[in-house]
Amino acid sequence: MEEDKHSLKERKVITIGIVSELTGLTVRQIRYYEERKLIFPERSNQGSRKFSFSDVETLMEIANKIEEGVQTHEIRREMAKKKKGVTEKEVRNRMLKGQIRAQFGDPKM
Amino acid sequence: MEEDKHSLKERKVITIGIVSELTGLTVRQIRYYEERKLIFPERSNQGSRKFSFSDVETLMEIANKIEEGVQTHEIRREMAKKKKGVTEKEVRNRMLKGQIRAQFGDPKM
DNA sequence: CGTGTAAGGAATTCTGACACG
DNA sequence: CGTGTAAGGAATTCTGACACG
Repeated sequence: MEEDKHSLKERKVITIGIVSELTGLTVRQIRYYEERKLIFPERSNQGSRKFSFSDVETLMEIANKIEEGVQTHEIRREMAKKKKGVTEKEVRNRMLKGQIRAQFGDPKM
Repeated sequence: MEEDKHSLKERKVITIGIVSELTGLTVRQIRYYEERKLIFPERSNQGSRKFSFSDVETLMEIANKIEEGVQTHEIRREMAKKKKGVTEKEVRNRMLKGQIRAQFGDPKM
């Protein structure tokens, strides 16, 4: 569940131009949101940004927040909270698996 | 199930350079396999090819076949058969859903 | 048949900066 | 603060073709 680095959704394979088409944002805006630490594209050999479908989703949420007048540092905080929530959920999940394993053997999850 | 045009796997968003990295094939090879009708990338506004994750998978299968010495027109035929098989499977699936619906109401699949 | 390569052009992407505000 | 833009350079992508075989 935590090793999603290789799921289709998380793989960084989309160039900024296509992300721009997909989100309706300008490349300038996308680069700026990276500068503000809202998204974290990988870099290609020659330094080109590569985004995932997940990044595209995040960008659309960002676009909504921006339209609502929320500032980037606020969005940054909100996202940090949300991410933390997921992490805690994963921790609980892991603990639960451990208990189940202890009781019934490997649950193969 | 048949409206997969918009699933992550089918969306054409990857440029040829990244497909090259992902598959280990040269851009020349990828373009050639398109010429031989083995893959069907979409085109960006200015004519750049855009591939899906599904295309990447197909290309890896093609790479294997080529290594085995299978010629492109043979691969083309094999793929036509496989595609037809999937279609028939989908037809059966649709018919089955119809029957279930008639018996028990909408199965919400 | 399948793939490499040089050719020439068009479009992309990158960074740092100035502008407005 | 968020975004547009012109600047200059580097890397990408495209097509049609010649080469080898």
